[in-house]
Amino acid sequence: MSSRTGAPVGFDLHDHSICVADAVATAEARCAAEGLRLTPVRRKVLEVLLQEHRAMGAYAILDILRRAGFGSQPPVAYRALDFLAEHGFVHKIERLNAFVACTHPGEEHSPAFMICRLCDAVAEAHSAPSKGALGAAARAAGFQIERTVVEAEGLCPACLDKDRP
Amino acid sequence: MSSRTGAPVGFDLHDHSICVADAVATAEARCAAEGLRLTPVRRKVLEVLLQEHRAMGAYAILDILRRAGFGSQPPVAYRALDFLAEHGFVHKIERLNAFVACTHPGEEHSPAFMICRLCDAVAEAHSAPSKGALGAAARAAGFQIERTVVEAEGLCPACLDKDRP
DNA sequence: ACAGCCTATGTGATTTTATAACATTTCAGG
DNA sequence: CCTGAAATGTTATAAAATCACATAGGCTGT
Repeated sequence: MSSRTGAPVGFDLHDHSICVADAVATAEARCAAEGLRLTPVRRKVLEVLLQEHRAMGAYAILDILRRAGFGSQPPVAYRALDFLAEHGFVHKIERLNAFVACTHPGEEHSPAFMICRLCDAVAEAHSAPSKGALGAAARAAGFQIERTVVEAEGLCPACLDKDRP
Repeated sequence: MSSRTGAPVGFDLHDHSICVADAVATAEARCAAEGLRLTPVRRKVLEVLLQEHRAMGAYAILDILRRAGFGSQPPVAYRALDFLAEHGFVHKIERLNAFVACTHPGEEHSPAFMICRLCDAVAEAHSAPSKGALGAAARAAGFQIERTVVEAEGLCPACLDKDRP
């Protein structure tokens, strides 16, 4: 019930069971196509992040893995997260030392995030690293951009309302 | 020997002793003007970051503080860094969990960084959060941006040369 | 001057986040 | 089946950040 393609998702309600299933299916398809292995742990981590639909720390994820019968030591979670992040299924939010499921799976993209400082909700948008001020500065300096971290912290619509009633 | 105003600084050589002295003087002036206290620890941390002119972790800074006769426990460094960051004298590089001295002291600005993945050099540029894709997405979503983290990872000019000789 | 208060510092302990190192298992390809 | 690479499990440790509480330093009003 939310995402028209291209619009930011994340600050509005929608039917999780559908988007989870969709996203897992998409991930499975891409892994099959590219010869990647979406193993049980990896799949579980992806499902958890899709289900929760918010940024989660590695240790919160690890708790869930433990209860689900997987290994209970940090590397279990970090390795799954590394795999998923490397292939674009999840993103790390540097500001929070936490992870979110990608809401634009499959597409090549440089993600940008909006993070609510009150409720920790996270919405993903797209950034265009090479355009704009940063791209210009990089070209001027002779710096070759490989990856960008773009995160905006502030208030989501819901918390804005609460803040000034 | 480097910064023409507005141009990115950081990937070229220049006379540190001058920029350190300048920047400390600027910080002192601003603190005096705004009733802030640039105490010995805070001043030392700022000097260290200006001197090194690269991103440093809190514990590396703490080592230096300890040797200089200041307290040796983490909060000493973190508190000084919090103060300096809050007032814009230094910035945190979220990607590295590290800190750099601001190269545009005094000016209101949303910093953007270019981080070399080989030599860890960091250059500061300016970003324009409200313009561009992110600003548009935020307006569309009703998200109010308060602060932005913009960090590009890649290769600095020097390491680009080394990479393909 | 000095009492009172606020800010800053010092210190010990702990929490949170992340990685190293190594043994064991799984699985695709020959 | 065998084999080697990739993935997992586990122990241990490193790195980053915060909590809690005691002490010291500096303003302010009297």
